[in-house]
Amino acid sequence: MANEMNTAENKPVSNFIRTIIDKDLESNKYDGRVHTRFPPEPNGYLHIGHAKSICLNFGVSIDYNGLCNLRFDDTNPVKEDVEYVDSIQEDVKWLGFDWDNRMFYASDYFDQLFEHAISLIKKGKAYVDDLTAEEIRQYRGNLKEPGQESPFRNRSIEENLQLFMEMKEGKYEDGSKVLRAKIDMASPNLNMRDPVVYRIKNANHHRTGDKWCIYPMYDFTHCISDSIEHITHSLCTLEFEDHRPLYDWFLIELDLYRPQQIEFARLNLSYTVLSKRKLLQLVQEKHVSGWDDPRMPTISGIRRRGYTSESLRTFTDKIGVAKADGIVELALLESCIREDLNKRANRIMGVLNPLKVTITNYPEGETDWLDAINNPEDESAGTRKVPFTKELYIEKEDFMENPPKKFFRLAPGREVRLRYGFFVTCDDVIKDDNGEVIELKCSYDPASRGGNSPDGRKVKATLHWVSAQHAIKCEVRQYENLFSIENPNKVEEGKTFLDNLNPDSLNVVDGYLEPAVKEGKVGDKYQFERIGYFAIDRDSTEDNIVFNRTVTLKDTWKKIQNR
RNA sequence: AGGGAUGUGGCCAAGUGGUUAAGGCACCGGUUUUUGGGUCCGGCACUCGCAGGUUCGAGUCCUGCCAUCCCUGCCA
Repeated sequence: MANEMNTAENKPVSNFIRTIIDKDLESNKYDGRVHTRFPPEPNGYLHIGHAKSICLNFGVSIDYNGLCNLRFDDTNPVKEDVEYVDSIQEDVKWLGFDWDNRMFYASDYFDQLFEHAISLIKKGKAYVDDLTAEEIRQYRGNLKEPGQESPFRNRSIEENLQLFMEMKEGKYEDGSKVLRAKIDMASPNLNMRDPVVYRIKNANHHRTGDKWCIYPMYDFTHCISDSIEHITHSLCTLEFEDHRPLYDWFLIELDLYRPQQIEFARLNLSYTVLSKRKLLQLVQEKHVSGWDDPRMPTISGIRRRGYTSESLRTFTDKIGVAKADGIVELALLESCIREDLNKRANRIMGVLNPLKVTITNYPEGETDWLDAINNPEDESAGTRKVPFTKELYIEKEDFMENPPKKFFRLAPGREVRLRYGFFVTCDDVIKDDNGEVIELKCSYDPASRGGNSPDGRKVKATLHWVSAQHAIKCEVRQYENLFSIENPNKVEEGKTFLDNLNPDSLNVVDGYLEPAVKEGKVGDKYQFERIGYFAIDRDSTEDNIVFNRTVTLKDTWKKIQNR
């Protein structure tokens, strides 16, 4: 659990929500309680935007010694599924949070909600409307003009009661009637123009089955659910600001305990789509392999990609919480995962694009097992043995026949270090008929075993390498941004967000890894030296280890070259 | 007769009228290094959307303007 985070040097960043809570605590508004909730609708998998909300709600409750509930907002049975409620629980737990025994469903409150609707009718504050959906839309008016009252608005309380009971009993077809709150058809806030409270849906609910054929709307359900659970601070995103008057209206009219709704800006990430509707479309139309495709911004996708929950929590801490909407750069997320993995991922050498190197003066058939440090950032990670033989692979891009000025790696006649191995000098370049370099003949300095020359001479580069004979061939999946433009939500006329999909978002190559990877298990994270961080994927089999690339290392030499 | 919000460096973001406007990411120098990674050190907003005003003093208060986002589901 993440509660030891509240130390002096790792104190939560102040934000407007904490300021509000501090004031409420000072005025004893809620008897010193802080009680939040994370209320997803189980209509899709959670994504990194939800992680912000989860960390906020659970984080605030931990910091103030309060409570945070998990509540499924399951009022629309046609969109919801148990698959989603299961995945949501798994993801929240993985992120490191615990709701104890406080997992609720809005559907737990369907009976109470129904009774509250009856109360509203009895107070003359709600009525059954026979208008069609289309008519209701027309009567609502628009942004500039007030709405008109429905001809059914002034039915008697008795008639409304009778009709609403009949709605519940299933006497009417979907869409033929709704229950509406009687507020103000001329309100400048469209949400207050007699919002629908209950609609008829003859649909099977994933928890209540066929018990109900009428289902309450979000606005009616959410405030009452918060009230029932004695929530103090109901944190939600900015688009609900206009709903707050309605949130308050229901609770005031029903004379119920009233939490306060506080809105914050939702997360936007560059190159990333964070809309459940669009993510669902990506899954349904098979643009990705599923909700947990490592390219997806879902928590399960990010997890499979190799991100740690710690890095996600760090990220949500760093982006802060405010009311101004903006787009956070992906580079910030990447820096969080690099920072974490740099400390915990064991290093390993792997060649993704091999170039054969023959050490001409090395004895045939001999293997020298060299010591390699598992993690220079963590001495306790220990060492391992790496086999060195006459035939090796190095990265193709680590050799250039005609090196530019700032290129320090292997070139004809040049000496470099093979990490944890020997100094080698390139003596000869072998090419195929097309003039492409296919092999290097090098000589090694036996005295430089381990990577240092006793005469003290220096080399300007250290390369990663692997013994051709011992290399384990693995499937390496490299991911680029799923979307090619910085803000894939901004769509040009006549196009959809799918037009921004990056066709090169997945690139699968054979990697040649040190034998040590054979000991790896699914989920294990490694740094391939000088390349990036990779995690073993669950698609791995007995004889094929599959790696997902989590993130690349910072690659500054490319920038140097571009100058 | 529209309403609700928001504007602080390239990106987030502290700042709640009073010393030279935190911090992170990015970027740029340099240091160290058996990863062109990492580390460490240094640099990076005479100015807070713009224009006025109040005040001894304004990013913080007032007025006006501009820009952006959200709202016309029987979705949440």
